[in-house]
Amino acid sequence: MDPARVAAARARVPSRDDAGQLTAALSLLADPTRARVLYALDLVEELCVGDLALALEATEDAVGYALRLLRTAGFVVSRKEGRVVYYRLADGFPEPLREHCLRQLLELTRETDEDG
Amino acid sequence: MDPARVAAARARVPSRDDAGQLTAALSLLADPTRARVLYALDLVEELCVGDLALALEATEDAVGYALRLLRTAGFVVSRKEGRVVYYRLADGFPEPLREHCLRQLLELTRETDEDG
DNA sequence: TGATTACCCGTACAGGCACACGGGTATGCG
DNA sequence: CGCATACCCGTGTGCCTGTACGGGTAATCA
Repeated sequence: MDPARVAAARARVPSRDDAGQLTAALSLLADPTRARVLYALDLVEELCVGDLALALEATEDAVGYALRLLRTAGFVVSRKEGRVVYYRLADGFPEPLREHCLRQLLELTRETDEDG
Repeated sequence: MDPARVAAARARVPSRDDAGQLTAALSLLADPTRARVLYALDLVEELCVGDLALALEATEDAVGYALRLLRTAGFVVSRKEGRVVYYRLADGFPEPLREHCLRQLLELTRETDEDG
């Protein structure tokens, strides 16, 4: 219908593969448990699995699973002290995610009084 | 183990419900098709369904489904001209998402030469 | 008016995800 | 050395999500 626009968009839009990598990263944030884990670690710097479960009122299974994915993705790192494993945000944790996505979006949800 | 930290985190971490709303919004970006739809609309301002499918090299079904969700969420709006329906980003499309999440994360994927 | 186009909707189905469960390992204590 | 704790891992299951398929509606063209 409008080949010019189609070509323009087609040339500049990321490939489905690149978009896949991008959305894979976003998907890690797009889960209540994982998002709250990241929030918690952003707040108190360091927490062990058990305390994290208490703070989020979630099961250790859920938290453990969340940490596993975040760890695999390199978003969090673990420090083992005795039998306790402490987690914190990785040094290389993407600042844009931390600053803009998490915090900005948190305010967005506040503004959204909807849906009246 | 560390009740103080647990209490501190517990008090400030968003509820699972609030986190759910937040992650629901993020989930809309966390899909290759939807993300590319938004990219395309960010680039050329306005596109109809068929052209969008061509630009993304996706089926109309996939694009139609993506647009349905984006539309329901209020991220895109439609303008009907004859039999053709043109879509564009909603005026109220969250700028932080547009500016920071989409564009910033796009650059992130570029930096990530991994996984050598 | 009849046929075709562009799009929407309901249904069906495959695939993945988050979580629960059971077992295993390493650490600390007596 | 033997037991308990804190955590990790493999497996199984219910749920949700994304897409393909078929039919339907509104609008253009002859």
